[in-house]
Amino acid sequence: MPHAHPSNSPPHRDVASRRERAFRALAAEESKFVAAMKRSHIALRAGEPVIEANAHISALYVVYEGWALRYRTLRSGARQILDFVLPGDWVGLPSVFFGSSGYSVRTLTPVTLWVLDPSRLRPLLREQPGLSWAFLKGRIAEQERADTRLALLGRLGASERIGYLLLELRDRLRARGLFRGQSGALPLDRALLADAVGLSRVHVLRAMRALRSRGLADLTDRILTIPSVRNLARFSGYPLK
Amino acid sequence: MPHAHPSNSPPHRDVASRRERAFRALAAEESKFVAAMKRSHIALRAGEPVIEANAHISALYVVYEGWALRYRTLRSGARQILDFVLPGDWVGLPSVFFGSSGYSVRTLTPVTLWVLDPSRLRPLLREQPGLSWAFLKGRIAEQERADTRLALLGRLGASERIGYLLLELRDRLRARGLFRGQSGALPLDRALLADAVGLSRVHVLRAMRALRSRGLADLTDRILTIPSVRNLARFSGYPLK
DNA sequence: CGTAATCTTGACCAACGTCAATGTTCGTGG
DNA sequence: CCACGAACATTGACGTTGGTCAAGATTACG
Repeated sequence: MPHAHPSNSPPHRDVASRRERAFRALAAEESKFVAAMKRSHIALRAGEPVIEANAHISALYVVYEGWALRYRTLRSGARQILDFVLPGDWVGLPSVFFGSSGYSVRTLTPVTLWVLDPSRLRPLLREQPGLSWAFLKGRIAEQERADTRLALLGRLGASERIGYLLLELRDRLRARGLFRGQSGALPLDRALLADAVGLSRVHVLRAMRALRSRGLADLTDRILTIPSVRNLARFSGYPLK
Repeated sequence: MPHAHPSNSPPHRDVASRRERAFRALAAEESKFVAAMKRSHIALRAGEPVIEANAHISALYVVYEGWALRYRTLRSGARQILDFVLPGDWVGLPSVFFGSSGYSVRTLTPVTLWVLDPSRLRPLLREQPGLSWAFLKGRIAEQERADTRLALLGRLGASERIGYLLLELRDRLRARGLFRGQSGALPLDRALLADAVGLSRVHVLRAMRALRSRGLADLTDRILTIPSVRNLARFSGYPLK
């Protein structure tokens, strides 16, 4: 439940075209869907909560711009990042079906959200059955990515996990036009990487040092550089299309 | 691609009623859906492949009876079990949307599959939009379980992972009427548990010995006994409803 | 019976976590 | 412009968890 500045005005014009493009790159097929449910925008600053795990609230958003985290906090206090949420990604679907979701989401950068009306999802699926195909397809693709992350944590070593994660992020950003060439900005620190790949902060450092010394990847000052995608992919078992 | 005995006859009468009940317990809302796509039955023996990762084939099944494994094999040869597939579960959805799936599936016990016509999925969603809601709900629920497994591998120790997995299996079996009281049969050996929770075979043994000596769980001769679900749940962080 | 899996155990080793100390960066207020 | 503190980055020493290897015990099955 974002306690933030609701707004009905679209984002500023000057940067809108670039952003629009980035957003549409992914959501092309779902955009009609989203438009029909859209209620307003919300602008959030970095580090704000979006939804809380197990809260009995139905809320549905699509990220328009910015990065967010989807994570769980365990009894022990440890945090597992389930996914990085990028423009075009949905937030809150489980809460529409089950009244709450098992994950929390918080912003990592300033984020603009589209606020959707959860109660419209069901009628929309009924009225516009053609859209449900694209929607389902998106959910299935997400499941495949979840499978990948599971195999990663279960069966790969530290450096390989990180290498894989970085490549996946690179590709997701490229699909949105947010990453070109060898390097680009990622708003990630060590703690985040650690909680995403299931390692300690310190060990992430060691693994990244190993990657850097082999010339495979470098993440310094929030700038990711991958000199050779081929090499890093080979090293970490990442499939190249 | 099961090279197996196709059959148009329904499963034998003598045990059918018990099986039907078990199956319907879960798939109640999806059963109309399945019925409309169903083409035939296939009976497979234990250990047979159902679908192969990255094979360019669209195939769609629902498990009617028996256990199967959904897994990935990594470059190193290591295997990560993504999920245990139980009666009522779908197999092959990604292949319908993307032409192939990233996971393989093979049977663990003798299995009866319903063979569905993949090409009917899209028109069915269009013609019977009411069904897509239940279907989507099932996919979202699966995603939540995937999130749980990820947090498990990323942030819990060996005994807790195993305890959690056993409780989850118990609950899934109970929902299908396949597990009652304190103990029940699971067709699992150590190697399977190990590949499911991301540990070595030997270490699974150690962790299970720890669980047994604390009186939390025992899996001997393929019979699982959980003296106190409360205790094991508390130990492994499993949420009780 | 005999062969092959699987289970079990112990000894040892590698990967990863924890802790603590020392930079370094960066924002804040004087 | 500087001083200060907070948060994050980096490193080393050391402890723990889990992996590997090998051998013997047990079971399954022909």
